[in-house]
Amino acid sequence: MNESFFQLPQEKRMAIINAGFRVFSRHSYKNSPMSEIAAAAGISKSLLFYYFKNKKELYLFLCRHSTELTQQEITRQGCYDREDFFDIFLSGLKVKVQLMKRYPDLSLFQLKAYYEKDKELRGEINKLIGEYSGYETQAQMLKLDKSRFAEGLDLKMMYTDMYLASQGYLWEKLQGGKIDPDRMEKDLTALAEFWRKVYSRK
Amino acid sequence: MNESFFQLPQEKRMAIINAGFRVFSRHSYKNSPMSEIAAAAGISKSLLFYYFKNKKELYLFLCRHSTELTQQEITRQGCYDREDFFDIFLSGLKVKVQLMKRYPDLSLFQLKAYYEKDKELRGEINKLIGEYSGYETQAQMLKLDKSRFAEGLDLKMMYTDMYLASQGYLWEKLQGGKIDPDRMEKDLTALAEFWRKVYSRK
DNA sequence: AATATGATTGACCGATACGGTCAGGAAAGG
DNA sequence: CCTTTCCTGACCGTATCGGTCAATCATATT
Repeated sequence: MNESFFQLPQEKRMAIINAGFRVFSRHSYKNSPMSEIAAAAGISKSLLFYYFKNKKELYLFLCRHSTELTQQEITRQGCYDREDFFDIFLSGLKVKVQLMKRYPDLSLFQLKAYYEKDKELRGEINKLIGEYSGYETQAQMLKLDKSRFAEGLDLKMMYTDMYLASQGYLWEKLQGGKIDPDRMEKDLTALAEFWRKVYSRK
Repeated sequence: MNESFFQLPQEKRMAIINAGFRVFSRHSYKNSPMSEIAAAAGISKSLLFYYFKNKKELYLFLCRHSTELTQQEITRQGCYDREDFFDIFLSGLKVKVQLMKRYPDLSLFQLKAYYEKDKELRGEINKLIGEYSGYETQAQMLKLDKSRFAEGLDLKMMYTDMYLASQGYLWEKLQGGKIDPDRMEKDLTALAEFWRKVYSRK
């Protein structure tokens, strides 16, 4: 990892990073050619190897960087100071949208990284972005104030529903290749408000 | 397409078909090697080329076959004689589950085919399994009896929610590589019953 | 102007993967 | 036996890709 990479003008550095997110989020690790990343960044393949000594280093740098960026944005937005469940969801959404404006393919990159199966990478990815625990366990751990939600509502199922629908939305956009932060904010906000209305105690 | 393929003992023919579904559902068309399909089917690559004159022919056969199978199962289950919306959803689920028991990767194969981007294939896929119209339009076309659902419920959003969550579930299982029809039936039935409870008029 | 230093490239290499072919060996049937 | 069908391993040409390298370009220094 050549230090000069960090001395690059922001524009060029971002171009390389985004090119990496882009290509890796659309194919598996193995099927993401360095040449394509270089082309997407507007530089030569050789120069890419000048900054990163090999493909693995680039990939792992992007893993690390993506979590740093996410963490940064989360604290910047003060996500977890909220107490209303749907507000938390919405602020989480805000984070993704803000991030997506600067790094259109970041969340898709992370999504793919969670599921990357390459033997040589799997272990290191876990260290960098954390193992994905599955929505079932997340739903288990949820501690919510029952009195704020509709009577008799199964909160675990509610969470499952919300999680799966958001995930389904993301996958759909990923496959379609259409990434539009504003559209995404609009769609998912509408969903969240729908849920708030349906699930809240009257 | 060698006619002798259809004279094969069912077991062997199914092995080949399922191998095709399996491999094509896990990679893109381009990245699905014929050798891997052959290996998964327990035959030699040469024999696979004996039955199908090239990769494209095999792929398109699988497209055709998967829709035929689905269509068959749908009429067999008499899906659309039901009138209750959630019953329709559940019978659709039954179709998928039944099919999945014989062809574990069929629905994943179709899901991938909808999004396959290969220039040479795109047109023919549409002809065989139909173009995917997007859930938004599906939600538009929905004609439901408002009086059966909770008062003031946004039916379009309800459908969007249900569609995205089911889709999210499928993607999640696809990526995790864990395909278990019974598990799927259990999970999605639970979701459907949850929705029925929340969305129905009290 | 000469030189040194780092940035950047195109051409190239070795390895590998893959679609497809082919000559010929088993099997099955007569 | 012989013929036809089934089936395989070895092989080929091509394309791709990670990575290298010598050469060039830009810039700053002497």
